[in-house]
Amino acid sequence: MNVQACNLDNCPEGENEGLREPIAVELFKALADPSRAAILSSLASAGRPLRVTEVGTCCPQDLSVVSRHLTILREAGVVESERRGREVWYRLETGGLVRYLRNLADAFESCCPAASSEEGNHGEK
Amino acid sequence: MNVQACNLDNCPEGENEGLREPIAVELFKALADPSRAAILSSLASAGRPLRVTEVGTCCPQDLSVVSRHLTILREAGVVESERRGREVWYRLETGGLVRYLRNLADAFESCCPAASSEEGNHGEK
DNA sequence: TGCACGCTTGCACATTCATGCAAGCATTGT
DNA sequence: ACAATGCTTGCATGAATGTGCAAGCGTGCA
Repeated sequence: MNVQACNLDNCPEGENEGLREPIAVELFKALADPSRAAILSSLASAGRPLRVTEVGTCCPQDLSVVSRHLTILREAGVVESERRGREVWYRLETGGLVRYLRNLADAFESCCPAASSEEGNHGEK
Repeated sequence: MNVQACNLDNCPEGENEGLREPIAVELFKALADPSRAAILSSLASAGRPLRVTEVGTCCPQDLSVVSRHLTILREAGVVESERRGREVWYRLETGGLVRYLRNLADAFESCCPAASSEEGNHGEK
């Protein structure tokens, strides 16, 4: 397992030839879905843990679908869950994500400084 | 089109309720494949533009598959291509990517400061 | 003990997507 | 003009994935 499938907490370093930081394919898979993006936005806008039912108001899908998406996000290390009584509370856990995104940005920047300085008009709105 | 499908260069801001920076689903889709991750690593380790045939040595797939992956990466704004004679050279274009990753990291960090400081042991190897 | 509530899981289905092979297109060289 | 090289595109196929419905499981309450 190198680039093929790694997440925030099991991504080995040094297996990629050119990038200091391996590309966390499984993490990006978790982020690469509009429903899950909406769920993350919902959790972010709430600013507090939400029950599954509350998260479900963010998207038109069935609650079972939302539950599955939350499981995927939890396994990717982006949210955490805690059971309280018969409710399950989900909250963002972005510490590892933030660190990883910054490390990856640094890695891309330092691996090809010429390319990133040659053209500077990308990503602008 | 808000969170549903956006890339580095067409991702509107302000449509997400809680995150300053929208989640670029299409960009993450492009990064969420092991073959494309290997291609990016290959380009990064080369430190220079590569022809499609050269990129193809990074992965066992057919060259047509590699060509398609490069197209996806180009449409995601991560690489750029230039035709010279009968060869097509691909090179990393990470300026927008680096900016976006840092903006997203900042957005996640500032949207839920309590969550990201509460637990600090994620993402460590 | 029985019931309601909240969430998860099993199953089926439709769509998306990665892949390989073959054919096509663009360019260069003879 | 013709052939060779380099890359892309059309087509078919198998795998992965998102989704909904129904059933199941855990918990609290009467």
